[in-house]
Amino acid sequence: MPELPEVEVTRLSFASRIAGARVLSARLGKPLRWPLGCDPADLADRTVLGVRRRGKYLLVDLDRGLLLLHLGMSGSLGFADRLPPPGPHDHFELATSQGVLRLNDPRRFGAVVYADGEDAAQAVKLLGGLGAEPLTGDFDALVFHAALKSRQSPIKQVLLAGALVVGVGNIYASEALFLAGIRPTQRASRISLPRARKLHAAIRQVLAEAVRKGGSTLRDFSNAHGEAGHFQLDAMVYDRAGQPCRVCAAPIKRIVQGQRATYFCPQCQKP
DNA sequence: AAAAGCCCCTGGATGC
DNA sequence: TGCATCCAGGGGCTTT
Repeated sequence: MPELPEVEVTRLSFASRIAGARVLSARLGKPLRWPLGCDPADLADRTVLGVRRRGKYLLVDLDRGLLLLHLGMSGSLGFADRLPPPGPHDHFELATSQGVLRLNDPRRFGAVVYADGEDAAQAVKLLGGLGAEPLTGDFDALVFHAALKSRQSPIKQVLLAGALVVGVGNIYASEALFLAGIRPTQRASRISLPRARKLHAAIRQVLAEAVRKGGSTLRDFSNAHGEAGHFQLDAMVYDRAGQPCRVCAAPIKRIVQGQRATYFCPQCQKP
């Protein structure tokens, strides 16, 4: 579920409230994608310095080491002074002097990994290959276009891979390509500079807009206070197969690329 | 180096 | 009502 906007909305909803907190205890539920990498008891007495985001990862900085959090497909974080007793899908909990942080993740594709210093092997491995941050100056249209040149895959899959630009998941890839007027099946290497510029701007626009709207809540996403997002109400193409395009009224098409659904308007989006 | 497939796992919607 | 099938917002890993 969570793409960059949902992860960023989650971060914004609890980062300032947890900053400066002292860890009282940590608790694990069922196994997540990877082992925590330390004894949860060792986290006690550390201080939370702040929360950053890299792509779809959250980095909880401690006075010693950091926690790397990923929400996977079905994860969401909660943060509150008190939380109800843990349910069957609550798999990580960090009790602090300023509130309890809890990861709920039914499918358990998510992860919480402890790393001792940011260049710890595991963190480097996970964050090392990530592409540019789309909402910062790090994401450059010319560099983006040059990188597209070496990719023969359909542009939709290049966006999803995260090697050129991070944070664009299945919803926002379809949405950004619609905004840019580019067919998702278009070979990345054949996208001209003007169209690459358009796509670059579309990615930034759609992600920033989604953050402003609190993310997309398709089934179960909510921020750390349990509030839903409402970007999905504005989706131009995602999950709208057969419905009329909001611009030209042509029926939206659904295709499958790399085992994932892609939506586009056959009229507005040119190959 | 890049591309294509395969998994990890649970729950909700749909169809018989 | 019950059961089988398909689908879902991600992404690391292995194999071509």
